[in-house]
Amino acid sequence: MKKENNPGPVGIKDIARHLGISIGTVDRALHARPGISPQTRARVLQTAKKLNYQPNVAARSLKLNRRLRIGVHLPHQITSFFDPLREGIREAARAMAGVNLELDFRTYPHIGQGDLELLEAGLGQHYDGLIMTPGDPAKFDPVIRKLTAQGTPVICVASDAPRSGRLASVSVDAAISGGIAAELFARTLQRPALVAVITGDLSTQDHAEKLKGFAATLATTAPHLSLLATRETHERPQDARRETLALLQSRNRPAGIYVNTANSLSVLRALEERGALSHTLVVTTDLFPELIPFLESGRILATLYQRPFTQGKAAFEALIRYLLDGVAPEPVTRFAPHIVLRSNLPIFADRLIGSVEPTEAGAQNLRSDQPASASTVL
Amino acid sequence: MKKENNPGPVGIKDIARHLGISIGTVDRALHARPGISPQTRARVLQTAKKLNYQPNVAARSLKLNRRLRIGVHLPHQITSFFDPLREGIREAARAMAGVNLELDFRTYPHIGQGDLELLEAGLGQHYDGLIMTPGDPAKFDPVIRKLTAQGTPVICVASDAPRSGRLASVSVDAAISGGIAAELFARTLQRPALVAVITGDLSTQDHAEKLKGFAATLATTAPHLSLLATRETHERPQDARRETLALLQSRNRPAGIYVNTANSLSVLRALEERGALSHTLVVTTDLFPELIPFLESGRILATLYQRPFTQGKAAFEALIRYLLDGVAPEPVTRFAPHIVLRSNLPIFADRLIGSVEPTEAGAQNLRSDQPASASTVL
DNA sequence: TTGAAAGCGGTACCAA
DNA sequence: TTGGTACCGCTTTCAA
Repeated sequence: MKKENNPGPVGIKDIARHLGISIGTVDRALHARPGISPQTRARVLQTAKKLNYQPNVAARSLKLNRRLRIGVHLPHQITSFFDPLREGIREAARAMAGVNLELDFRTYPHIGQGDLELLEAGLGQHYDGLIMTPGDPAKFDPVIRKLTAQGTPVICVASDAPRSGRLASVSVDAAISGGIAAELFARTLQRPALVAVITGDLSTQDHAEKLKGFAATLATTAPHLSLLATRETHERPQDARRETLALLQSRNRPAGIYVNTANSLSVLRALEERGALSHTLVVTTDLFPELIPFLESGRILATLYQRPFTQGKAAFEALIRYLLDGVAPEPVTRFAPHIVLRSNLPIFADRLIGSVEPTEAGAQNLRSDQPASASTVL
Repeated sequence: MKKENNPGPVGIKDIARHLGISIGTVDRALHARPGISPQTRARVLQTAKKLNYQPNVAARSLKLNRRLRIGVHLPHQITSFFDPLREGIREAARAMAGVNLELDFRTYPHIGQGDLELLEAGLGQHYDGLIMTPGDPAKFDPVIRKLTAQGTPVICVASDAPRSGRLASVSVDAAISGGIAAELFARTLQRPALVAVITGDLSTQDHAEKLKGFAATLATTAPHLSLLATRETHERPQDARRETLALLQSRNRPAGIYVNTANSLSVLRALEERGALSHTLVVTTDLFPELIPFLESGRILATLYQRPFTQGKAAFEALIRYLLDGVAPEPVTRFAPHIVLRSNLPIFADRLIGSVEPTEAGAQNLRSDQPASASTVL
């Protein structure tokens, strides 16, 4: 039986009256502003505490009411991931009551293609904050550092540039994603077997981390499973197909395949074509409509969903909290990927279909009547 | 390259200027107050929509000096679940800018023990909104209905009372939780075997739903597994122990046990005591420190984490949005439980330790410096 | 170093 | 039926 927050409405003018001074002076004292004698300051702080002064948030926010310009730089490519990410940002913005926001969404074609240019062009924009996905950190570090130096906090989402001075990063824990895939294989393939990883590009940190996590967990907890040489697809469908077929034609056919990027469709089609899907255990990454039938029919054991919506929402909330309250966010937020199986697929699939409705009702704090779906995931 | 946003916040005086009338009239129109001609009213509403008018919550709350009193009725018991749930509520409250809040946390010993009494005693409290966990709907429906009728919206969290007239409910998708447990058994126990469910109280909707989901998935996708009679513990450790031992002593010993409430510790200890843990596959519910070693060592296959923090945050946000903006929330929000395995345990365990810091800095919208942990789950 | 006063965007009351 | 205006508590600017 705990009671929180007492009703005593003590304001700055109560303090002022109490001390026979003006509210201006009280304000200066409470906010450590210059132009006040130390002893006055001390007296004010003391009586503020004694009277249990509680600032009126409504009044403050009304008076300040600054407009925050937030830039959002994300690629057009891989819409199944970045569209919900953008939607998460919009949703979080919509939920901000009483904050004056301007969201500036900018899109470039592809990660590593147009992103740096856009960022550099935007240096003069003077955003109050920026949310973006950095590609190669080596290239992005200097410009992010410059932005930060000129007072624009940057939040990295989906990937990170740890040495760039960015305010924070939000993403999925890549090593753990790989570890989960390995554990699922270990539990399901109960006799000695071979497993393989099909990845995008090992120079991409996220892809390499996933492989590392996979290999590490396999080594420590599944001695009966051996890892074949990893195949790189460079995120190109034809390469994915070629590598998959090569995998099947080799003498050592894997009993399990982990596709650690969103680019799994070509792999699945190649497997199906060779009739290998029924006796190959597959774990994929991310979730998009084409994947649903594979999961429903059990041809895919699981997919590791990277929760783009949640990532976008979290990135935005962290940024706003920093800008509004001055609270520095966790430098690194790593979400746990959702393990999507056949049994819990419906909850994610619903969201997939019913989502991405622009809801461009205009701007920020809109009461937007949501579509009438009955479940939420996050 | 998309630009999203508002040309600046539109206020009542913008509408007034636009129509050449006074702000008083605009106010009357927007709030359906008496003393305004229907046509003026219509014109105002129309241009309000056209200009995308958005009420400024801070200004309103300042003028009205309205303080929203939110009651939160939750059990003391199962702190591993309800403490983070409370924390999620506090976190969401903290993030509200410009809203004058009072959170009234009330605690009763146990679900089904003191909860109804507390609620009935609180009928006179006149909360602006109430967040609570209903036990047996049959008992709670009337009083929730009464609260709703007297103008106090109620949000059910963690479990639901669907026929009570509550504004909304937020919980984990119970049927899917059960389904996941069944699928994990089906994938891991590859030969014919018996499985059992240990539950709390089948009159609690959440518990019953989980059992149903488990049985349904088992029946449709795991014909080789048979379900034994379900055991109820009424969330009492000694009952849990007794039922577990009974399960082991019977002729039909289960190869898999699904504990569908947070009350798994007594079950695990009983299993361990009888040396049954090594050859019994266990899936539990929720996550708390004592469970960690079981997961780390692989003695538990998985636990289904119900994300209490996220539930609390969502419940509070839905309630506030309703109270401030009049937006009715989704009647039912069902979160996907996290499947916590050995490989992804660290990400959840971190959060578990670093959390639950009261941060009772006083009252409502305080800037509280968070502890410096490096990962987040939600 | 301090005080006085003008708003921030609504609401509510009084006058017209 | 309308218009005008004094607040709500705080921040900020300008004067003293």
